[in-house]
Formats: sequence, structure tokens, C-alpha cells
Amino acid sequence: MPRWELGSADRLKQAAMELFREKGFEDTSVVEIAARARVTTRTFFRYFPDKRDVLFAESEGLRAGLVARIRQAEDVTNPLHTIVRAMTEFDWDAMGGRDVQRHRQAVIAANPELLERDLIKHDDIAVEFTGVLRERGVDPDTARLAARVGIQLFFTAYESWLAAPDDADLAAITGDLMSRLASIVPIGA
Amino acid sequence: MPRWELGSADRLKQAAMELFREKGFEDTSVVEIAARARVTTRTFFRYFPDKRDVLFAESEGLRAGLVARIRQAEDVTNPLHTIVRAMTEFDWDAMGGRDVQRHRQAVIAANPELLERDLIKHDDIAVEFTGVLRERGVDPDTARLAARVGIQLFFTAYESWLAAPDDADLAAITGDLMSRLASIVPIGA
DNA sequence: CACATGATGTCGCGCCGTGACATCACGCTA
DNA sequence: TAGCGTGATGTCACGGCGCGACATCATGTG
Repeated sequence: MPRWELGSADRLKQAAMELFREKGFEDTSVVEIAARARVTTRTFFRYFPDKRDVLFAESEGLRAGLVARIRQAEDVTNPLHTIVRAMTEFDWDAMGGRDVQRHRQAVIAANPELLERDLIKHDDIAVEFTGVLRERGVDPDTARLAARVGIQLFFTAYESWLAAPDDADLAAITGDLMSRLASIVPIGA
Repeated sequence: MPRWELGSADRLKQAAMELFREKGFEDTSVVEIAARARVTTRTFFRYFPDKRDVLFAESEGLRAGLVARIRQAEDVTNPLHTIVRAMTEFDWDAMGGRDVQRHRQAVIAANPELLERDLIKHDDIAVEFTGVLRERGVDPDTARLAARVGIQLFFTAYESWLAAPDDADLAAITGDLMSRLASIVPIGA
């Protein structure tokens, strides 16, 4: 029998998610989260750098996975296409299931502090994408633009996908947005 | 003679900027900022909701100004063009001068906490743009995409503009990025 | 059986941000 | 001129966040 229960990090994540949904992010203290997970406050901060980050524990793996896809993509002659394709083909259903993602998204959207963290995580991904594209020979300015626009386009699609019924097709949504983008990018300019 | 010096907010802003540049954002406490501005800590929080926001005091005016431009734009048949054009024509030199903006940008870029705040301010602008475009009859999904992509494109250009010599032309840079975007948006898809 | 390991607890601290109340120069009005 | 309201600031107390330092103790390893 171990001296303590196993899986403190998982219990903390679950406790935090529950409390954030029950009483909101601001009205939940780290002390409460830790108590529900049956550990001390200090232990919380050993697993997560701050209160917000408990909702973003998987983001490093996500970023690494996406970057690997870009790095291994067959061709990057059209970097925007490469990025959106790589992100679309990612196995999002492995991120805890649709409803888990919906709940997480709802909590984030309801709290500016969490939204800030979400945005910078996306920005981190964009920065890494930019670097990989440049390594693969894409013009620096084009790489940065493609990374940023690609991320915006994809996560816009991702939101719609989460909001849609379970049988919605993510690829179809990204494809639709790509068409819309093509229709509003000034062709002649 | 007033009981206190006038312009506490301005003194706080300047003191904060000085200290952030001298010793960094994290190593500067609100107590120090307030002391240099010759007020108490409590007064700091009467002018700014939190420590980060002291660098974003002008952002509300910026957002309002940009939104007004979108609202008054002659035509929105190409929302992406409308947005980028409106932002490009904004009087950025009125925001305190190039060097002030460069210093501000440098401080923000050096601190993730400030970058988070910067990103959510951009996001706020995107949300408002989306609303205005929809009011003006743009399809909801297209409006959101155009707002987000337009903001990314413009601020990417803005960064380059700040990094460039003083005689650089912002419109030329945004135009260049628009061309690059046109070249990587899959035409046939 | 002794010891290193590693996760957790305990304690103290500085900083952030806020509510409540006090202070007091200024301007207005009788 | 005396009085009064206003508004910016100060003062105080407090809860929450996040971290450094050290103690505790089950496990497993020799």
C-alpha cells in the first residue's frame, strides 16, 4: 500500500474541472481544489505552475504532436495548406472525448483569465510552426504569416466542430473556411 | 495648489515603463511603481485593474477607434480588405511615437504575462470586428474568419513596421503580406 | 537492516488585488 | 465668510497566489 493515493495530478485536474464548472474559476481557490483532491495546496503547485495551468496540462503534448506532423509533412510548398491539413488530421478525439473538450472550452470561454492562457498556448504553437517551416526552407515572413493564419483558421473551425453535433466532420469545416478565405483574399492585390 | 500632484495615472504609467525596462516586469512590484509615482499602492489599483494593465491603458481607445473605422467603412464586400485597410490607415504615430511603441513592444515580448494580455486585447478587437461585420450584413462565419485573419495579418505587419527603420511604410508592408497570403491560399480548393 | 529515493506535508513569506473607512483641498452656495 | 458636498488620496485589514526551505516516511534496493 503506497503511503499516499496515486495519481495526484489526475485528481487535481478532475477536481479543478468540477469546481470550475460548479462555481466558476474565480470563485474557486486552489485550497479548495487541493482539498477535493485530498492533497495540500503546496502539492498543487508542484504539478501545475499556476491555477490556470491545471486546464492546460495536455497542451504540451498537443503542441509536440502537431509540430511533429508539420516536421514530417511530405511537402511544404503551400505552408498554409500543410498546417491546416496537419491540424485537421490530428486525433482530437484522443484528447479526452468530445464532451470533455466541450466542457473545457465552455469553462475557458467563460473566464478571461483562462482565455488569455488559451490564446498564448495557440501563440506558442504558431511560434513553433513558424520555426519548423523556416527550417524546411519557407521564406521567414511567409512562414510566420502562414503559421498565424493557419492557426486562426483551424481553431475557428475547431470551435464550430465542437459546437456541432457529434457526427460533424472537422475536415469539412476546415475546408469550408479555406474556401471562404480564398473568396475574400484580394486576388488582384 | 492642489492637495496632490496632478496626473497620477500618467506618472504611474511612466514609472511602470521605466521600471519594467530597468529590472523587468516580474522583478518590479506594484509597491515600487507606486513609490516612484509618489502615490500609494492602493491608488495604483484605482487607475489600473492589475499590474499588467498599466501597459495597456490606451488599448480601449485604440479598439474604439478601429471599430469606428470599420463601422464607417464605405463597403464591406471584402471584409478582409476592409479590416486591413482600416487598421493600416489608423494613425499609429499618435500612439506615443515610434520609439515609445518599440519600447512597449520589447517589454511585452520579453514577458509571457504581458504577451498574454496583448493577445487577449487583440482578441477583443477581433470579437468587436466580427460583430460589426455581421451588423453590416457579412455572413457570420465569414465575418469571424475575416476578423481573425485580418488582425493576425495586420499585427504581423505592425511588428515588421516597428522593427524597420523610421521611414518604413506600413501600407507597403500590409500589402506585401496580403500578396503573400494570396499566394498561399489554395485557389482551387 | 541500513540507506537512498521521491512524493508529500508543514511553515513562513512576499506580492497581488479589494473592501471599508478616514482625510482633506477645492469649489459651490447661502 | 461659514458651511457643505465632492472627489482624489491615504490607511488598514484581509484573503488568495505562488515559492523556498525543510521535515516526514513508505518503498525498494543492497
